[in-house]
Formats: sequence, structure tokens, C-alpha cells
Amino acid sequence: MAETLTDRSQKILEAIIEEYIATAQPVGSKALTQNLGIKLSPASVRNVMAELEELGYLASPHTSAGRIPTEKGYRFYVDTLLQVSDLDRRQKNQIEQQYGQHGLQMADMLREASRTLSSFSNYTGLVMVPRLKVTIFRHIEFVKLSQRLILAVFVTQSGLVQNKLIEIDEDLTPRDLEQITNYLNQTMIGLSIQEVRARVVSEMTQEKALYDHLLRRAFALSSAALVDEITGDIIIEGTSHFLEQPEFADLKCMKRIIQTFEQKSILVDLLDRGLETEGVQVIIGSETEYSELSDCSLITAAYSGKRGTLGTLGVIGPNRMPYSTIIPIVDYTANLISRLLDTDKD
Amino acid sequence: MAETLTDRSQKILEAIIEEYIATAQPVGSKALTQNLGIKLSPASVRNVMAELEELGYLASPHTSAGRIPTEKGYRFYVDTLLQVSDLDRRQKNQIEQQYGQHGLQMADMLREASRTLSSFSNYTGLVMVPRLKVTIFRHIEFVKLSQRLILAVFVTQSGLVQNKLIEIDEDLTPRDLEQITNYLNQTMIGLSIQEVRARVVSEMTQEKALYDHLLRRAFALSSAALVDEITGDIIIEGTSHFLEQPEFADLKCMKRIIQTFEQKSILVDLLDRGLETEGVQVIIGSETEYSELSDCSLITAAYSGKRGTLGTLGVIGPNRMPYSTIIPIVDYTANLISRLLDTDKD
DNA sequence: TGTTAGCACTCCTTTGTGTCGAGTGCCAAA
DNA sequence: TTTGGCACTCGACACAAAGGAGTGCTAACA
Repeated sequence: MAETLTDRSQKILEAIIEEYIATAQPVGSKALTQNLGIKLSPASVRNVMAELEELGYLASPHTSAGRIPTEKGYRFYVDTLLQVSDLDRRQKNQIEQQYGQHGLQMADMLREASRTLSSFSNYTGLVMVPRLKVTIFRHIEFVKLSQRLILAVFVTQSGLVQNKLIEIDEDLTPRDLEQITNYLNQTMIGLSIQEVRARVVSEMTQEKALYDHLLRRAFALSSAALVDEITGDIIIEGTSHFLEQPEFADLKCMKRIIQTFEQKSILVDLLDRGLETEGVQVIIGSETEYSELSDCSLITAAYSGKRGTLGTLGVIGPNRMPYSTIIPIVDYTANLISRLLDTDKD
Repeated sequence: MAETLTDRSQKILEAIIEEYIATAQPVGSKALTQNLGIKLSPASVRNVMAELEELGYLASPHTSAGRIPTEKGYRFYVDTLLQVSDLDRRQKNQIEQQYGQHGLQMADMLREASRTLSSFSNYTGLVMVPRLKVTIFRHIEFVKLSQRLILAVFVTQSGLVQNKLIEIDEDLTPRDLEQITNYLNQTMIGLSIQEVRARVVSEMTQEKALYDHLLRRAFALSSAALVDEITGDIIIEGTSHFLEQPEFADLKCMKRIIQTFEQKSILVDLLDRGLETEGVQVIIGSETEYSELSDCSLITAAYSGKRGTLGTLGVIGPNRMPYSTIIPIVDYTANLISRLLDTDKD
């Protein structure tokens, strides 16, 4: 019972899952023996299916329907049965071509990645914009908008531009600002934002800063400019693909999902989870721990720049997703983005 | 026939349209005389309704259903029958509060505007990001990313930050860049981007520039930096509200609309049309001239900064929209945004 | 002991039928 | 010009019957 499945059970489970992924219809014993490669009588298959249902890998919507995979079934399939092949050269080229037309600007690239993920998978593409704290400082610039209002524009190594409005309570002359700018740009270049922040904190407490008015203000400004956004941003493309999925034909449930997307915060959390993990990660249904997404699965992978992980990207769709084709797409896209972010930027 | 409608006909048409907007159900003669303020017998109403149908203001889905408004009906309603009231103080406050929590950064404000439009109207909010050419130059900064790659960061008067990667074919020293930056920031401040471009073109041909290598390069860089984006960007919020509309229960048609939204270009075109117009504009169904949106209507208004129109914003929903409540919301939001963009920025 | 054929059973899906009722158009009377 | 009356149309809904796919169980077979 609790021991591992026999070879035969695994074959049958695999066939059922793949058939269900392809057709979205419950799979019966007859279909398995006729069209799929199972060389057994329907009766024997039924025995195995009953056993698999007993063990929780399959479920039947009602007595006289076939079986459909449970989450446990998908999980076992993804972990054990699935063998992912690499993309062939042609597909890789096709994907790569999408980026050719654009400039090399990071924001454009990330958007294109989300589009590509969506259009090549036929599901919904997700790309998380790098959190400020993991990016590398390259340049900061303060633009004075009014007496008390300064716009800090901040460029990361990879060409991502972030900006933030800062209110100040004492006037700064253009000369002050220029000095501060120069100081920061010379001191902080090449550090990660986390390091920059640490540095600012430590230097602010040092003796020198206490007496140097300008330095104090420089640190105040930069720490205001580099306050991390609390919530990350993500780029979602291809929501409309959800409307094609028969499992979401119910408008009620459809709406819940789309609203979840609009809200973004849940997706941010899910993508965040992939930050620590190497390679492609699959989150199935209730593993998301959000009831809104209990019928959705995510396939994610982290992408990185020169100095470690920057963010994650992936695809979200129904549990019934063709994992074998999408996993390589996500994997390749993450690698491609990592490669592109490393190129030509210094 | 072709002459104007009688007073009574107009009353009945108005009642039908408002009832249909409220219920999404075809309106029959009985309902009109019983619950709505029509003091006539059902039979008389039927005569009028037949006449209105003849004239093209109403249609009947089938013999034994009530009547529903046609596009012509809505158009007449919006142009002639509708009287829009102002928002009351409470609603204005509610809307205004949404902006309080955010910084004053333009991008945030525009996103919030789209959200607010959506949540107060219960339809989908649209906000067009100002086109580069209508914005006012405030500051430009060049960040050298590599030998041949420069990131131009460009700040407009209203605090919008745009950036663009530029490839150059001759190396520029940091010193060169600094001089160019200073020159441009001093020369161009306060001009609209259109004016900046004109100026660059004219100065480039002047004698002085021909001999001053640095000047030439400054102009080359700035014209590269200020190439207008071909296609504008828009911020869409609340797509999920479309899923609530009974008229889009059909997934097929739903999907077409959502895809149109994802693609954005059509919406950009529709919002562009509002740029020249004063006040609130209503586009109904096929007036959009896009078959994908033949069942959708837009309510748009332009917003502006100190120096004229910046962009448009609005709401998109089914033809059957409560125009009387949404028009003031769009109108007020456009004014509010215009006001906020004018404040505190210089 | 594992496999298979047969069979009764379940339950969803589809199709068809009949009823109900809302709404219409038209006509004749007020 | 307005109104009541009336026959008619047509979709919505409920219900029943037929059809069929798939199951579980049992008994026979290798």
C-alpha cells in the first residue's frame, strides 16, 4: 500500500495524466488500452486505476466518468515520471529572436520575456522585476523639482532605472546637490544596494559625518532614495489564455483568478519563493497556499545577473498543464535573460 | 418620421434606456407603466415603442421580449436626454483620498487614477501616459554603461522619468559627457520636447555647431535620447469587471475583448482621439471603428499640465453603462489629475 | 495468482416535449 | 388619440426518456 508504485502502475498513471492534460476529459480504461500504449485488458487497467485512486493519485468526478489526476498525482508525475527534454535548436532560435528587435533596456527585456513565456506556452507569463536591494549601484542623480522636492533617479548596473521623490526640510543649493551626487557616485559604485545601505548606516554614525554637514545630508538623501519598495512589481502577460481553459469556464471562478492577478501581491509572494531555489520549480494547486489559486499551477525559475539572483519568472496556468513542454521554455527563458543581462553593460 | 422625437417619445426612450442600463433585461411596455414614471397605458407605450424601433432607437431581441436600446438610442440618450450632475462633496473627497497615501510621482499617480476610475465606476479604468513630445524638458542625464552604450535619463517638468539606451560610435570621456549634460540642461530647460527637438535640428545646421565637435555630439546624443516612442503606453486597471457583465457571458467574445486590452494599441488609438477634445467624450460601440469593441463604450477626458493637454483617461465598459454616474467620475478625475500635476513641481 | 470477459449498475448528457408567461401587434371601442 | 382586449409568438424552464460511457464485481481462464 504505502510502498512505492509498481512499474505498471506508474506507466498507467503517466498515461492517464498525459491524456488528461491533452484532452481535459476524464480518462477511462478503454481509451487507455485502445489508443495509448497500454497492453492490458480494460479490466486489469481498472484494477490498477482503483488502486491508484485508493492511494490518492487519481479521483473520479462521478461513478461513470473516467479518472482525473489529483494534485498528488500531478506532483508524483512532475517529480518522478516526467522527463524534460531540452528545447531543440529551432525553438531556442525562435525565442531568442523575440529579443532581437528591442533595445537592451532591462524593462523592455523583462516585458518581452513575459510575452514570450506566454505566447510560447499558451498560458500566462509572469516576470518579477528585480528588487532594488539585489541590484548593483551604478549611478544616482538628484533633480531638484522645487524648494523641498527632489527627484532621485537611480540606475543599476543592469540598466534598470528607478526613481523616487524625496521631500527635504532644508533647502539645498544646486552646488550642494552636485557635490552630494559626485560623492555618492564615487563611493558607492559597484556595491549592491544592500551594501550601499549598510555603508550609509555605518558611515552616518562615524565621527566624520557628525561634523561634515554635507556628508550628513548626502547620507540622508541616499537613504531616503534607496528605501526598498515594500512590494515587488511583476509583469503579467497573456491573462486571456485563462479564458481558453475549459476548467475555468465558470465565470465566478474565472473572475476570482483574474482579480488575484490584478492585485499582484499573491503572485509576488509566489514568485518570491523561487528566489532561493536553483533551476525550475513547480508549484501545484494548493501548494500555493492560496485558495484563490487552488486550481492553478506555477512553473518558475530564477534569473540572475553577474552578482547572483535578480528575480524569478515563470508561467501560471491550470493544474492540467503540459509540464513537459513548458518546463524547458521557462528554463531556457531564465537562462537567456540571465545571459542578456550580463552582456554589454560594462 | 425623420423629424425630431416628440416629448413623450423622448421620455419613454429615456425610461427604457435607464431601465435597461439598470437591469440588463429587455424592457417591456408593462414594466414602464407600472414601476417607472410613465402615465400611459401599456398599449400606448407599445405604439411609441414600435415607432422608436422604426426610427432605429430601439431593437427587440425577439418577438416576445421587450426592447433594448440600439447604439443610435444610446447616442441620442447621451447627447440629448442625459443630464449629468456634479459629484457631491463626499464622493469627491473619497476620490481625492486615494491619492493622499502615494507620493507625488507621476507614474504612481497615473496608476492610482486608473485604479480609482475602475473602482469608483465598477468598470475598467484607462489612463494614457503622456507622450514624450507634449512634456516639458526639465533635466537630462547621461550614464555611461559601456564603451559604446549610454543610458539617457530624462526628467520632465511633471516628474515623469523616461529613459533610453543609446549606442554611440565614438567613445566619449566622462568629461565630455558632463559638458554635454550641462550644456543641454542649461539650454533646453522649460522647453517642450517638441521645441527641444526643433531647436536641436535648427542649431545642428548652424555654423557654430559645424565647428564645435562637442556641440555636434551633444545634439546627436539628445536627438537620439528624445526620439519619440512610436506607440504610447496606457495603464489598464480592473479588467476583471468585464467578467461581471452579463452581456459578455460568452467566453468567445469575452476573450476577444481581453485580448484587445492586452494588445493595448487599439486602446491607445481610442484614447488618442480624446486629446484634441475639451471635456468628456463618449464613444459608443461601433463608433470605435473596431469590430472587437463593437459592444463596448468609452468615456474619456483629457488631462493637462501647465502647458496644455498631456493625455487622456477614461473608463471602458459595455454599451450599457450608467453614463450619468460615470461621466462625472471621469470628468472629476481628469481635473484632479491636472490639478495634482500642476502642484508643487517648481 | 494474475488476467480477462461478462454483466449489472450508475449517473451524466442529450434530446424532446409540454407548459408557462412575458410581451407583442392589431383592432375596435371609448 | 388613447385604451382595452385578444390572439399570437417565442424563449425559459421543467421534466422525462433515451443513450452511452465507464465502473465494480464476479467468475472463468492461463
